[in-house]
Amino acid sequence: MATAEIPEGWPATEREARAAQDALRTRVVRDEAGPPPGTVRVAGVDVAYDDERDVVAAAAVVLDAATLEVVEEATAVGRVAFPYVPGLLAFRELPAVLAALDALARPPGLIVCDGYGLAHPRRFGLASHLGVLTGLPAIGVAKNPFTFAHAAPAAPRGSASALLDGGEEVGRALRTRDAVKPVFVSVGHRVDLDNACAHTLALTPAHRLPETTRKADALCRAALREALGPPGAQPSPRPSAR
DNA sequence: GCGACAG
DNA sequence: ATCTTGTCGC
Repeated sequence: MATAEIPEGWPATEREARAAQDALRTRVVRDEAGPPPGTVRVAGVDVAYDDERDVVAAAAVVLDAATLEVVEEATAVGRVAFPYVPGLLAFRELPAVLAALDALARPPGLIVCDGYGLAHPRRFGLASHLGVLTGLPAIGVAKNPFTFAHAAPAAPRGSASALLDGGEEVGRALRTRDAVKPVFVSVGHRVDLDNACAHTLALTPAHRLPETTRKADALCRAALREALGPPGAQPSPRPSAR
């Protein structure tokens, strides 16, 4: 597994982080439809933490467009780069995620994030940020509506309703399983909302969450366990001068 | 000022 | 995110 370093100049305060978002948000591309489902290799990324020991593990799992079979995997471990602050999640997760993506032999054609893209207080969530930094098409599929409003979609899989911030549609509540709580899809970079939803449906043949995030979730947890070592292992063996 | 708040 | 046991269901 790769090692994730915190980049030079990475924001250390909330103020710096918000300024970085305001500077980078202008680079988001929203006028591309993006690759149609089934045409590109899709990567799922996710991160697991042990804040006590200051360890973070990220995983990138690439699936074949048509079969959803895993074609490549990579992980990266490092130190936690930022505390969890709603609206600033990207600063906590991205260094490790970028290291895992860099460890792949070839870049994917689409990245699916566990979280939001456009649906964000400053319209620059995790998926937008990762898309801009990598230049790759990216979407966000979140498990919760965050602070946004939405009407319940109809019961059948495929039904959707607008995810709203005031009167602005920032994403969609999309039902991926009949009568099961919807997921919350938003655009990241170089993909439009209809296509982001189409990809999400293509990635959910059997479960509420996309296969990409399910696989990435399992892999980053395993990587974290491995990095922490067996329970009861000594922290950092101190060299004793005697 | 208070509460809510992706992961 | 993470802490946590069993349990109901496909």
